[in-house]
Amino acid sequence: MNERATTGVRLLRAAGKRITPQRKLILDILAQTRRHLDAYELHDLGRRRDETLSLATVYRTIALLKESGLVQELHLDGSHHHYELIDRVEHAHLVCLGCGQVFEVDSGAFVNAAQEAGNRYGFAITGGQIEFTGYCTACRAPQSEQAGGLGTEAEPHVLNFRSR
Amino acid sequence: MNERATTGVRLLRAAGKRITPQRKLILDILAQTRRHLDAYELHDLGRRRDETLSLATVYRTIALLKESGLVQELHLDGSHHHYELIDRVEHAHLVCLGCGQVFEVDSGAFVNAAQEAGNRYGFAITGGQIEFTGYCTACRAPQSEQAGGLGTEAEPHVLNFRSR
DNA sequence: ATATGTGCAAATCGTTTGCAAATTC
DNA sequence: GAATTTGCAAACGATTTGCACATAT
Repeated sequence: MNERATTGVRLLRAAGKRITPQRKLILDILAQTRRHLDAYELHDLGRRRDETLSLATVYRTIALLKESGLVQELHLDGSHHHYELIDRVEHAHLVCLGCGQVFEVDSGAFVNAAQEAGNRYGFAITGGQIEFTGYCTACRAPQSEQAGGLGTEAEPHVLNFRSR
Repeated sequence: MNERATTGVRLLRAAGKRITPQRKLILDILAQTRRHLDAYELHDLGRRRDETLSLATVYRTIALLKESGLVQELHLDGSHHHYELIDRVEHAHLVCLGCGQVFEVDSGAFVNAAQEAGNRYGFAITGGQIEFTGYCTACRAPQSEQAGGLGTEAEPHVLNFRSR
C-alpha cells in the first residue's frame, strides 16, 4: 500500500474510524492515481481489486474522507464531483474548454492572496478551490492566438480529461 | 428593467436568440439580486411576477445564459448550483462553513496571479472561480467541541468539514 | 409562416438512505 | 458482543427531456 494511503489509514484510525478493506482500497486508489477521480471511476477501479465493492460504500467512504479532511471535493464541471487526496502542495486547476483536460499548476501566489484576503476580512480560511477555464496551447492553435507566449513555456501537469 | 438586464437582452438578441418575457424576467431578477441564486429561488422569485413560469424554463434559460457567457455557474456547496450575472469586477468567494454565508471579496491579486499562471503555461484564461472555505468572524468562536472519543487527536488538517 | 420557446409530466442522473447481514474493535 | 460498516435496492433531489401548444420573428 502506497505511503500516502498508509498515512491516510493512520489518520482515519486516529480519528476513531474503523479500518475496513474497502476504505484501504479506496484510499490506495486515490493515493496512486494522478487524475481527479469521480465516484464512478473510483467504483470502477475499486472493483478490479474487489468485485463486491458497492457504489454506496464508495460514496460513504468519500464522505468520511471529506469529513476527516483527507479528501477534497472538486467541481470541475457542472454535472458531478471529482475528488483528490489533499496534498500539502497547493495548486490551482486550469480546465481547458476545448479538450476538457485539467491541468494542475502551482498556486503559491493564490495562496498568499487568499491569506491576505482572509486576514483583511477576519475570515479563517481552511481550504478552497481555485479553478480557471480557458484554452490550452493545443486547443488554442486552430483559432486566433494572442501574443502571450513567453520564451519559456512550462508544461503543466496533465491530470484528467472527461467528455460529458 | 434594470440596466444590466437590458444589456443582457441586447447581448442575447445579438446572439440570435429570441427575447421572451420569461427570459427578460429571469435576466431582470438576476440583475437586481445581490445574492447568488439557485434555480429554485429563481423560479420562486420569478413566479411572483409570472405565475406560470416553469422550473424547466428556468433551467433552460440558465443554460442559454451560460452558453452566451452572461451567467456564471457557482459551486458554493456540494448539492446544487448557484448563478450570478457575470460582472466585470473580479472577485473571490469566501464560504463560511459555520453559517453558510457567502462573502464576496474583490481581489486584484487573484487576477494578476491568474494572468501570470496563464502566461507561464501557455493557457489562455477566459474565466474562472476562486472559492475559499473557512469560518467567518461570527462563527469562529464556537469551534472546539467535537471530542468524538477517547484520545482522539486533532491533526494538521481541519476536521469537521461540513457540507450542506 | 415557421422556427423557436414554453409548460407539463415523465425520465434521467448523481447521490443518499433503510435494512439485514457481515465485520471491526 | 456491541457498535460500526457493508451491499443491496429503493428513495431522493436536482436537472433534463419529449411532446403538443403558444409565441417571437
